[in-house]
Amino acid sequence: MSPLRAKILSVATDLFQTRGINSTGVDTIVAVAGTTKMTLYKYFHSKEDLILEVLQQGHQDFQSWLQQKFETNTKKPAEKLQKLFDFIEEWVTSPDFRGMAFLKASAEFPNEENPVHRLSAEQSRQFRQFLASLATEAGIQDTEGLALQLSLLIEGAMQAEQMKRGSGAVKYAKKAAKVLIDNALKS
Amino acid sequence: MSPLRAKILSVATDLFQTRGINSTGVDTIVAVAGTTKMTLYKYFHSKEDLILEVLQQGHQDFQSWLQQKFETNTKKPAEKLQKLFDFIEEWVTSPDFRGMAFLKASAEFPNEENPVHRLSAEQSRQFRQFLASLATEAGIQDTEGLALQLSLLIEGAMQAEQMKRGSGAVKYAKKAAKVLIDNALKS
DNA sequence: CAATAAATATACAAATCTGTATATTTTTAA
DNA sequence: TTAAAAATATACAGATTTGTATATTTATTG
Repeated sequence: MSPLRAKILSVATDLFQTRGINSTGVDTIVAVAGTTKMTLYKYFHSKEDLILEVLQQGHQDFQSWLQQKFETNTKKPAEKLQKLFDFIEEWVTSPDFRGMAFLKASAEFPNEENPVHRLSAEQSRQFRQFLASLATEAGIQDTEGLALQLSLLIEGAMQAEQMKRGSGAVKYAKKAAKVLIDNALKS
Repeated sequence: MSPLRAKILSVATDLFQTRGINSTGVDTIVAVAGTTKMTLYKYFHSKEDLILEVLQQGHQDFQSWLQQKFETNTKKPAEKLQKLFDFIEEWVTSPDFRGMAFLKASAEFPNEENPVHRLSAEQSRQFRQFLASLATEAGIQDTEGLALQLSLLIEGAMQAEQMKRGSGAVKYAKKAAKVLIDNALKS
């Protein structure tokens, strides 16, 4: 990928997170990226396209980061679900965390027909599916159910932490997860 | 309150929920409300003021609705925490639910210094405090902890339901809450 | 009816928004 | 060095944004 294109993507990612998507104009993006609108519109057909790519990139980064964490840290299926919350805590409490992108995007584009909203919902679904696969590995019966419950805890904690940095929400989400996982294993 | 002012508030509430706050101009609001900008700016000093009032009104309506539900349905402290999730489900699955206002507002105004963000965070805190008071009534030890955990479930479920109507997230949140409450009562 | 208040119609300022047209400069590659 | 590609500078169109100024019309009240 062209370094200029990558720069635009990274600047847009940052500005969207800190100022909001609708509140960030393309003029601001190119100014911060040190380029011009002509270049931006050469690499992205529209602002909506840029938003969609920012979302996709962000989700992929998150997924890859998680994947790598699991590969280098945890091998036992039973531990994975617990470990996940440690990773999430590390992600959420990192200094430049400013909320989960797809959660915020769906709020800025509430219409379910909107492409940005659709992609956000799809990413949320994918994450839940990933949770379900972990639950399956751990030998859980109602994988879909537990996956949804854990996703509520995680997304809720991300929301809480975005609203107030240092809220410590993930700490409690972790405890709740332990109770729910243990309970699901017993049934 | 002037009926015209009330009309503007109600129209703004609806448009903010369905189209987003930043995507809704005052021109659209007055057009739908059947009035003019002059009137709007007579009752509200600025768009930000209108946003803040919409949030305040919405939160008050939600709180009052909950309060009344508890008064007419539930007297026993031990039952209240469980019942709460029935009420939340009723609220969330009502046909015109379009997400929790303060959650979406904080996403559209990510800056923690922003007045809209501050109010949203305050409302979230108040709701958590209400949960804590219910937990105290029920004889829970770690009231703050359980309140935070339940708030994650509820706000997570609201987020999920806003993202995809009919997701059934509250159903699972309710089950998870039961497990967490039982566990908290045992300790 | 007359005086006061409320609401409207209309127009506009000034800024901002997305997206494009045109021409020039810089970089890359043959 | 020369031709092709990439990036920039600049300007602008057209729409939309919040907020205000001015004048007119409608409602209310004494």
